[in-house]
Amino acid sequence: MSANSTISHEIASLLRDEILRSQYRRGERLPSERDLAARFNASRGAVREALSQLEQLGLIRILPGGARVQAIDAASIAILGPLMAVNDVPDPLLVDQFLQTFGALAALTARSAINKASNEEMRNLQGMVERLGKLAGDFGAVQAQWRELLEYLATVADNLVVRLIGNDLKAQFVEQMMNLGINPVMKPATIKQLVNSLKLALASKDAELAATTIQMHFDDLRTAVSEAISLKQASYQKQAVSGLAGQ
Amino acid sequence: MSANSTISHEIASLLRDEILRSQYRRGERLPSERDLAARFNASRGAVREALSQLEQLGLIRILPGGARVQAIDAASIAILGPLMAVNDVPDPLLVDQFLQTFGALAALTARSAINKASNEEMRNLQGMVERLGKLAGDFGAVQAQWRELLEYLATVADNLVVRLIGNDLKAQFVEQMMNLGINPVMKPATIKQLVNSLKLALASKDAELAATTIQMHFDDLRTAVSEAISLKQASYQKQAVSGLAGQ
DNA sequence: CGACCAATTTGGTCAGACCAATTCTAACTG
DNA sequence: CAGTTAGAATTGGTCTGACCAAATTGGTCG
Repeated sequence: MSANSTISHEIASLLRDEILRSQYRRGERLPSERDLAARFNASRGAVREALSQLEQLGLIRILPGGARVQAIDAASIAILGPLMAVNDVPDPLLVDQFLQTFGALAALTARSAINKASNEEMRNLQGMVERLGKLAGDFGAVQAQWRELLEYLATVADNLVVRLIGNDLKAQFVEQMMNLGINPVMKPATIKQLVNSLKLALASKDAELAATTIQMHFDDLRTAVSEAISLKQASYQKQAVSGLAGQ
Repeated sequence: MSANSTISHEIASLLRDEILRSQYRRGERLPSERDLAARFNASRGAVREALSQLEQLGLIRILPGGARVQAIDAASIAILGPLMAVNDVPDPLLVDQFLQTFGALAALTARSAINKASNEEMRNLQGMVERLGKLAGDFGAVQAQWRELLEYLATVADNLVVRLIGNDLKAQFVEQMMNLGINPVMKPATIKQLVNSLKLALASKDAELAATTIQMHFDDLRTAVSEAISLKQASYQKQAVSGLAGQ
């Protein structure tokens, strides 16, 4: 996964997962750099670079005397991806929260986009929604077109803050889900409805309606993904996905 | 600011600001580690640690052949704080986007919180809103109580994703604004209205109303902050806050 | 002008060393 | 025996100098 081929990245990745798996208690001291170097059969420099990265992630705090593990909910969002990947099946609760959040931001984006779209951009948007409607059926194509639409909305809305969050979130999530082979099934009827609402919103330049529509679509997606995960989970009967929220 | 006393952090901080100030064009190659080491009068190890951090921030990509500067909108949200601090007066557009985003997430939090609040939590929330209403007038106290309320909402909503984003955002923003001495003025009448709406939402367990109310409050805040920044900007007559959004 | 090869540069890693601050240990003291 | 304190061991921060493999560069040759 995050193996950038370099040793320091690999060490960082390993330590990160260990921390996320709560193998160290919060506040506990990590082994010394020298010990880690010995353990990973690497130089102290490589270990230091790895720790430097973990510190940037907010997972640990390095200070003279030792590196201490931080509370997980004090970390950066960049840990979400790895956090979802530590188990065979991602924590459904976490995924749900993820989609909820993503939906809220997408709704915000749609609202802003429609409010500030030029005539040309408006036409483009309509075209994209139009195309989306015609694709109904081919899941992959719908998915692609849908993502393109969101991307374009983001371009029009031009909100750097949301964009940055979106980067992290997307990088962390979408690919994660792909890798895990979780494919939510959206009913064609649902998509039809989505398309129609969007068309209406665009035609009447109703930003609020667009936002609500997007929001609702993500809510649908949440249930779909939830079911997909349950299904996936059934095949890994054994270990229950333990709660990660606990301190 | 971000001077963690260590040299590597200082180097990272300096390079970060230079990149954010667009002193390197996107895709351009950073000076070699050896050159940087010479420039900062430090060892290559220290420079490497700094670069390692910048890579984690998504500002650069390090690969054999050289470290290349990435597009700013491909970075992590952790750069927002520094990005707002590169100029004497923060980019008003950026701040606005910030508040917009924060508002959307706060609204989401409020919605979830009310939906899943236990009776006791509900009572606590009502108590906090009550207190908020009584404080009207004392700006500092209102501010504190307001933040406490948001914090509690986050606790009740218990959405790790939002929480992580909030960490980054708050750390990047709130303190930034404080440091810059930007104090938005909220009219007591506005606050009264906010309190009343919240009371109503809580009494009727109306999550939607709560969300809308929070959202609107942030919209008010946006205009207030915008004015505060204009004021601030007036004192630094000279340099215009250049657009940062441009590639 | 374009393809190709060698010299140089660049990042990745290692080993060993020194310092200052923290942490640990154990002796010392009331 | 509890509390304090001085000294030893540990730990992070930094530096120097070295070697390798991959990438870049520059010049040469078809």
